[in-house]
Amino acid sequence: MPTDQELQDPRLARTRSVVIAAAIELVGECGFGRATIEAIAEKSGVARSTIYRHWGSLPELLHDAMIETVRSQTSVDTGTIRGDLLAIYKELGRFMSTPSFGHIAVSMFAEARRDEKVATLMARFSEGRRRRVVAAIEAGKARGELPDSVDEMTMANDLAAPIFFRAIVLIETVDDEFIEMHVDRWLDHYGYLGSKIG
Amino acid sequence: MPTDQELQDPRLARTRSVVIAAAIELVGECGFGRATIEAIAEKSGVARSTIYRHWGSLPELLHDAMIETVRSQTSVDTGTIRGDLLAIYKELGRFMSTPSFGHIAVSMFAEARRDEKVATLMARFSEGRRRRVVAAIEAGKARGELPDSVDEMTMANDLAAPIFFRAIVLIETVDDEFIEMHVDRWLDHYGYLGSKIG
DNA sequence: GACTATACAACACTTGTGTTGCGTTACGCA
DNA sequence: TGCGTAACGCAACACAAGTGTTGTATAGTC
Repeated sequence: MPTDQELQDPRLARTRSVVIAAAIELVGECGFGRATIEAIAEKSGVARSTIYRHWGSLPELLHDAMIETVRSQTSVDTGTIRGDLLAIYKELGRFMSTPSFGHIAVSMFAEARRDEKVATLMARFSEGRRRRVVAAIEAGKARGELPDSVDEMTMANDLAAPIFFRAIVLIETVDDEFIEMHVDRWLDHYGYLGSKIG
Repeated sequence: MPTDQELQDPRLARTRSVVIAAAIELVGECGFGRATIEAIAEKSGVARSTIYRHWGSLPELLHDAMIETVRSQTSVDTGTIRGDLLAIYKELGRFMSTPSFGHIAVSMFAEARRDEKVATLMARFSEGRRRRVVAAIEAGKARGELPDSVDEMTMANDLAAPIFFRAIVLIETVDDEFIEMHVDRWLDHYGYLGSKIG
């Protein structure tokens, strides 16, 4: 069974992981159009022929690199809506502010406008994040921390927009301090009934 | 004087304009990395040698194309803050939703992360827009349409973020209807004292 | 009618592509 | 521990596409 062997042999996993990491970095540094198999081979230290054995073509490799970049984060449950939102958006802020991930993410938003597959990928990425936020808001409402009248989708967009705006348009780092001020401001706006301590 | 002749000969202006338009379209279609002088020549119908006579190198040409893309819009004065904000953001929405401009604009935000010159260009672009918004808000405050306590910069960011978020992250068109709902919502939030009719 | 911007074709050069063959190394299994 | 197997590194290859330059003929402008 070749499949079992592939999964067992650590060389395959190592090559795969190292090459994808190099691709993510390189796309961040140079953009999608300037990322070449040649450069990825040099940066990763993996031979060009080996990369071809694994992927066959550059688009396939980049596709895997993008999936790795936006693969959905784990869900959180801190017990309070404030804790959940802080955890979710601090993670997003760090993600967008880490060069290797932030750069490729913004490049992917650009690429999504001209490539349907990338667009689908980013839609799933956004949907995955939104689901977590909506779940956190619903849990908050169930605990009586927010009024029942709050619309989850609207609030999720209100919370997400300024973070992406800061990261993409203003090109400024999104640190934890910013996230705390930001989340508290919107909790206030939506009639937060809980405590801000803890 | 060669400069005068350059400005007078319509062939120079025509070539320059046609090539830059082609470059803007091409970057939108393919991204910065895949835009080549070869392709720009073919798309514009201008010979490759002629393009080299005008610009010398691809980065110089792309730089001019980017300047053309983000060149500052004219100021507005409709007499009411609501009218001014609607005019400003409807223009931004149309800009971001027009493929040739929206695509290159998002690509430029990605490019700005790896090119200091592009970053400067986008900073000026954002600064130019923000100045107009701040001026509109100040005029509104002077007319008594908004409380004096309103912070111009904060409100400008609040207004801009969801528009870019919708255009870049959600990849949805930003039409006039969205802008009207959006502007009115934030005018309400900031204690708008004027009428929404007109 | 003189001037000059442009179109076109040819050029050597560079960079990346995708494939191939072969020697070396590391893994898994008995 | 040793052996067969498979992944890897390396070098070479023909090929494609873009670069930047040059010379010449054409066409548009003043």
